[in-house]
Amino acid sequence: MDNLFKVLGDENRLRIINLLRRGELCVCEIEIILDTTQSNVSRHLTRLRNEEIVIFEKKAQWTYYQINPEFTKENKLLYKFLIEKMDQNNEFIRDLDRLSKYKESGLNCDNIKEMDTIVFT
Amino acid sequence: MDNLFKVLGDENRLRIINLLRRGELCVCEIEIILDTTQSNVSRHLTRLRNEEIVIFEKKAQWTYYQINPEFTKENKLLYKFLIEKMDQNNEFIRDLDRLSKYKESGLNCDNIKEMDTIVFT
DNA sequence: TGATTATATTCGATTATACTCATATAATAT
DNA sequence: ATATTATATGAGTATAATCGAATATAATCA
Repeated sequence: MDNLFKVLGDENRLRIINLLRRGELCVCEIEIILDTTQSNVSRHLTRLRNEEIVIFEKKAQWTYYQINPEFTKENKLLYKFLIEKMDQNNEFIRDLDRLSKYKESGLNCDNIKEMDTIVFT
Repeated sequence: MDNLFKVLGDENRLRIINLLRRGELCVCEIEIILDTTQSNVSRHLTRLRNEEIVIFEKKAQWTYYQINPEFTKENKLLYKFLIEKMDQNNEFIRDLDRLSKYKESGLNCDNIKEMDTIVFT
């Protein structure tokens, strides 16, 4: 159990979990929305994967991650707690807002790297 | 929120929380029941205190710790999750058993250091 | 008062974690 | 086939966490 909390005890990983609440995302999307490096995102996803908090699926050259349904099932109370607290926290709310802006922009993994940063303002 | 999980992400601290579910305990009692050093227990209690997961009360030369009622109130779902998982985990069950044995022994903070270890077998 | 005891804290060593940069791998596209 | 792209991983570094031993502090007791 301490391992589970260790994995949750990191801001970047919580931000990733928060984004994945809205559905699956690929690495490059998370990278842009959280404004961090590819290797950083990938590393955190690996830890979340090892703890079976997320699962992934490869589609073409992209890897899409989502919250592991088994995880939310096995840890209902914890997951509800996470949701509740994230919904009260401005940083997480802001990230979801950035996610919405990205979704509304019509961009996707194919052209996301050419995106104007103005999309988030 | 990541700070909260960081504090929970340690086996010794979870074991302490588990014991305190049964009511307040002083440092010397936790030390004996968890079979670790005084400085180790004290350090972990300080971290739990800083995160307001536990509160303490000084009585004579002893410091009694208990779970902060505010914590369980503000984090109901998380606390329920903790209880649920601890009740399913043999290590935590064993610690509670050691706690029971100590309570039944009639020992207390005054004479605990002279206790025969046989009390736990 | 002086000795003892409980607890917190400091110190130093060890280990773990997170991050960046660079590279390896695997899939796609030309 | 070659170039390009997405992702994962290795190496190196900086920061943080853990632990035991020793010390500081404060209360009790003789």
